[in-house]
Amino acid sequence: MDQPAQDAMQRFAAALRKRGARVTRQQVLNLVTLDTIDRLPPEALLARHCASSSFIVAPIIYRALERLVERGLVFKIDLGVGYQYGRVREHPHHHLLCASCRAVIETPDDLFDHLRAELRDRLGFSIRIDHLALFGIRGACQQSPSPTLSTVC
Amino acid sequence: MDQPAQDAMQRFAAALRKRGARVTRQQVLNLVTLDTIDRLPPEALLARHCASSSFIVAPIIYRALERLVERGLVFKIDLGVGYQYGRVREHPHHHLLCASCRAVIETPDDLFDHLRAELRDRLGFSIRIDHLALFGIRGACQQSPSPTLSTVC
DNA sequence: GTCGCAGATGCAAGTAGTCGCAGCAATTCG
DNA sequence: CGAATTGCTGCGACTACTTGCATCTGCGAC
Repeated sequence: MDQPAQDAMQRFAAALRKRGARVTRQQVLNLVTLDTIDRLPPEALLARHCASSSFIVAPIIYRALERLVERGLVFKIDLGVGYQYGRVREHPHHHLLCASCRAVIETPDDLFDHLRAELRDRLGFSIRIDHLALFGIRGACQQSPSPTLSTVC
Repeated sequence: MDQPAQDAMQRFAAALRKRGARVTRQQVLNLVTLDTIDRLPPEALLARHCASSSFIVAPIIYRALERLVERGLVFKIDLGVGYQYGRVREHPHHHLLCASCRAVIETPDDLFDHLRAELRDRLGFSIRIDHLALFGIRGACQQSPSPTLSTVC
């Protein structure tokens, strides 16, 4: 294994310990995989792990990911076509999901500053910073309106 | 069946036709059930339908609900512990999900006016108006911070 | 170093949800 | 009003995911 990968594993091990989690092969492997790729459905993670290591089975992946989500190291977003997992990063970015073309657009965190402040002031509610997923229609798809955008009865 | 229920069924039938959907027992039944209750996981819908009618089976419920979501008559939200479905109403309300106590707080739509405008102006993206689900921590749970809110590594 | 305690793993079995396809029935059109 | 169309239903088979439990292993205490 090369040096950057070693460094990453060191960082992940430290992050896991900091949260009271054990540093195990699977947990680190999940983090390493999610570090190189932005978002991944659990079955893709499973396929990748199976290809590289024989000791990984499905229940471990699912449980390890849930644990990482609980510890705030990984986020889980609903893209409308099943979940995807991703690693929580220093500068959080959020996801806009186009209901028409299924594109995933990443947005900076500061877009939500106003909403965050208003929710805190009006309702005392703090949005968690690691990820948000919002459904809608992006500009390029506006021309051909989807039935999901029509008014209610 | 009493008069208000009959009226509701008429309205739902009209709404389905308006969107080019067939008016079938299952579709109307789903809408009627979701009209009386605010949000429901699919298995609860299935249980209710099975209790009242013998002709409902699981795949129908799931497919009918997905169709209703596509047509914008029903919304589907991820509450972190599985999906729930609800009927889209005239005045949309959104959901704040407390990651600490799992409470679901409903908020008026106007809270999102600023975000909606900013996303449209900066990215040309229109948030769909029928529902939003945001994770976070509500005021009452702030005292005992959850590990999910800790900073990233 | 080694002992004990959780927390994590690995396997087996079970359940929930999805997919494919044939048949039915709500609309539409003549 | 009857025939054609096509969207929806109903069933079986299948896959994805979860749960339970015994075992193992990382980690702190001694």
